[in-house]
Order: sequence, then C-alpha cells, then structure tokens
Amino acid sequence: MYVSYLLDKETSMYPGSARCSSNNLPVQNFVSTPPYSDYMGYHHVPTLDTHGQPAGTWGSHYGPQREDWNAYGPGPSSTVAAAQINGSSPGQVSYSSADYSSLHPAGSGGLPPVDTINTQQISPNSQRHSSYEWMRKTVQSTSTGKTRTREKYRVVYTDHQRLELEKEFHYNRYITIRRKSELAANLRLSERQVKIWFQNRRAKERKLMKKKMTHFDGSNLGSMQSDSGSVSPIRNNCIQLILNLVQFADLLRH
DNA sequence: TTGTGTTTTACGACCTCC
DNA sequence: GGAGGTCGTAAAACACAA
Repeated sequence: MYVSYLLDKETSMYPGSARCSSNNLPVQNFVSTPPYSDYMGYHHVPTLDTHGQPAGTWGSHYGPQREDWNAYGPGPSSTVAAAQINGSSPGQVSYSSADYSSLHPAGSGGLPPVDTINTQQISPNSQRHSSYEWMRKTVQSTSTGKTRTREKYRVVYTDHQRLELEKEFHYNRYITIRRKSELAANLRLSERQVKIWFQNRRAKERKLMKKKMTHFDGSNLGSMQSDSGSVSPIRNNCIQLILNLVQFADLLRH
C-alpha cells in the first residue's frame, strides 16, 4: 500500500490498482493520523514529533537494534533463511520470540504491533516472490569491484512497513532520532534502514517535484493530473477509500 | 513468455555540522 | 571523528506491452 504514491497522483508508479486491490489492509493499519493536508509541502520540524502520542507510549524498548544486520553476520541471515524456508519474503522476516519480545514489550503503544496483522494477508510479497535464488549467491562484486551484501542485497519491505514509513514521511520529511528508533523497533527494521528509506524517499520526492516542474514549465496543466494521461477508476476508488479510512480513524480518535 | 522500462532498497563518495 | 545530509548508481523487484 502506498499512501503517498496514491496521494501524489504519480500514476506512473504502479498504475492501476494491482497493489491496492491486492491488499486486504485491515482498518487497524490506519492508526489515528491527521489528514495529510499539507502533503507535498516541506515543513521540516526538527523538534520531536510524537504525533500526538504521549511521550514514551512505546515504552523503553530501545533494545538491541538490528543495526547493519550485525554486519551481515549469521544472525539476521539465519532468520532470513528461515523466512525463505517458510516461504515468506525477506521483508517478512520472522523473528524469534526472544527477538520480538525485546523489541516489543507488552503493552507498548504507538504503531500497531506488526504481529497483530496478518502480514501474509496485507502483503502481496508472498505472491510476488517465488524465487530466492539470491540466497544462494556468493558475494557479488560489481564491475567496479565493490562488494555487495551477500545475505540480503535488497529486501522488499512489507506493505505495512511501507505504509507506516510513508505516514511518518507525511508528518516529517526528516525523521528525528527518537522517532527513527521507535519506528525501527515497531517495524522491525534497523535504524539504518529507516534512515536510508527516508533518504531515498526524499530523493524520490525531489525527483517527482522536478518532473512535475518540468511539466509545469511546459504549461501542460493536464499532465499534473497524471503522467499517463488517465487515472484508473479502481485506483481512484482506492484513493478515496484510504482517505475515508484516515478521516474515520481521525474521527474515532477525537 | 520475454524484453523493456520503472520503482525500490542499499551502498559509496562527498559534504556539512556539531 | 561521527552522524546524517545529498547525489549517483547497482541491482532486485515489479509492471506491462508485444
């Protein structure tokens, strides 16, 4: 599920409704959030933004992060391998209860615990990924001689992970250290992954803005609607559904 | 089915700031 | 010196036309 992708009318990205229609995203995924009325406007708020959550609602679960995946050591890779064996995607790494409990103490608030959501249900990854040959690959070296991560060159984040990251991005283009820790713990990503995701997301937005500006310079207002010229009705319905759910969640919160 | 273009993770190089 | 920023890029994942 791509909230911003849907909201920013970037139809070149996953045109149609393949992802949207394939996700039976439960309502609880849409945690109470204000409408993204100011989206696309940069509003860097360097101060801590708890998004209306009482400070510390997530508890002190700043346990050992999977920072850098232990330098690609045996730890994460073993869990990834287990995920592969179980048929789940790398982005849906199943952690041992010990790992999970260290990151998710009972009663922690904030984002909904990932395990409350059937990730197999909300993510199409299980359908997308039929080949995990990369697991067997040895260390790859590019033409420049650079080595790449052997264990996991690139994982595909679950829709839930991306949704939460996107939501956070809507609040702030720049994530605070604390929010990064919270988000990483709740999404079971490393802080490094969260940081890089935000970097890439900002780069993407700059790219989109640049693209739209070039279209705008050509006084082609029609192109602002869609790069492909038309918007799928199903996609429009998905957008409307998401907006309705966000507003509904906001109403419930108040 | 396959070729091709796009998007998504992840990294390195380089820069700035504290 | 470390953290985190941008920028450029590699390569996997994905969508889609032919």
